[in-house]
Amino acid sequence: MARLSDVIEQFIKELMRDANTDMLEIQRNELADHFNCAPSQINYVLSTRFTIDKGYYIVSRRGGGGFIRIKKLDTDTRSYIGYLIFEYIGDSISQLDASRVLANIEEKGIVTPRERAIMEAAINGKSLNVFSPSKDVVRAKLFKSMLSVLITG
Amino acid sequence: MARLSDVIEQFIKELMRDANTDMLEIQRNELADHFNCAPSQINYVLSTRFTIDKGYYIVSRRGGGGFIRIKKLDTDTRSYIGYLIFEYIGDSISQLDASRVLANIEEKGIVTPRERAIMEAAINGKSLNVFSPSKDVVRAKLFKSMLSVLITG
DNA sequence: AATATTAATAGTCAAAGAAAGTCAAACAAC
DNA sequence: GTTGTTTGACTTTCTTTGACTATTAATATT
Repeated sequence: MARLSDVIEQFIKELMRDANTDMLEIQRNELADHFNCAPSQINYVLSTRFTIDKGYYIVSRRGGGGFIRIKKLDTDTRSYIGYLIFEYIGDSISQLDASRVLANIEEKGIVTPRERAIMEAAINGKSLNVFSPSKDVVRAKLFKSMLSVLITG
Repeated sequence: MARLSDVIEQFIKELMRDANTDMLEIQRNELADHFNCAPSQINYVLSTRFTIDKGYYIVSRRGGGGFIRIKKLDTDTRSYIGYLIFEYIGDSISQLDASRVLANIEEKGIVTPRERAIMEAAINGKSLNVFSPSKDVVRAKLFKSMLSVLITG
C-alpha cells in the first residue's frame, strides 16, 4: 500500500518532468487539499524527500500569495561528487545520511542501482561491525574512497 | 503435526509460484494474522528459511505502509559467488587475496571494471584504517557484504 | 503617506499511529 | 539435553495529524 508521502513525492517529480523544468512552485494548502491531507504533510514530504543531499533546494514565502519553490539542483557530476567528498561527508557520516546520498546519486544516474547497492553493502552497519574508532568515521573514509572511483575512473 | 514455520514457508513460496514472480511483498502483521501467530514468528521464518544462502534476499521498511519484500535470487552466478561468500573468504582475508578474487570476477564478467574498482576502494588498506590486527576480519565482512549484492541484484 | 489590522499563507513541533525489529524466555522435538 | 520453535514484551523507525506560531500581502484607518 503506497504511502501518501511517496505518492506526493512522485506527484511533484512528475510535475517537474512534465513541465520539463527544474523549478516548480506549489501552493502548500492547495497541494494538501488535492491529497486531502494535513498541510504539514507537505512539509514532511519536502523535508524527507527533497533535501539538499538529494539534490533539491527549497525556498518559500508565507502570507498572501505565498508559495513553496522547489528547485532541482543541476549538478555537474564531478563537482557534486567533489562536494560530497571534500565537504559534505567530512570525517564522519551516519549510515542514514550515507544512504540518502547513495539514493540521490543513483537517482541522478551517477551510479547504477547495482553500484549503489555495492556501496550500500560496504557502509551498512553490519559490515562495519568495528569497535575502535567510531563506526561513522570508518564509514566516511570508506565512502569517500569509493566515491572517488567515480571521478577518477 | 507440521510446524507452523514450515507452513508459512510453503505459503510464501506458493504465493510466489502462483504469481509467477520472484519478488513478493508482504505485510508482516497481516501474514501473522492469517496464521494467527505472533508477528515475530514471521521474522523467524524469514531468518531461518529465506536467507541469502538459501537464495532469498529480504528488504523491509517500518512505519505506516511498511512492508517486507522477499526476493528470490537467480541461480546463475549465485553458486560461484555463494562459494566465495560462504566458503572461500571465511572470517578473514588479506588485501592481496581479495584483489585476486576481484580480478577474477571481473575477468569472468561478473562485475564491471567500475564495480570492481568500487569494491577495491572499499577494501584497500587506506580505507580500512582501523587499528587492531582485525583489518583482515573487517575486510572479509565488507567484501562478503558487497559480493552478496551481486547475487541479490 | 504612514500605520494598524486582517486575512492568507507557510513553519514547527509534539503526539498519535502504523508498521517492522530484537531478544530472551518458555516450550517442543529429536 | 541440545536444537529448533513459538510467544510476547519492548524498541525502533517512519508517517500522519493537528494545534499553535510566524510571516507576508492586502486592506482599512488615521
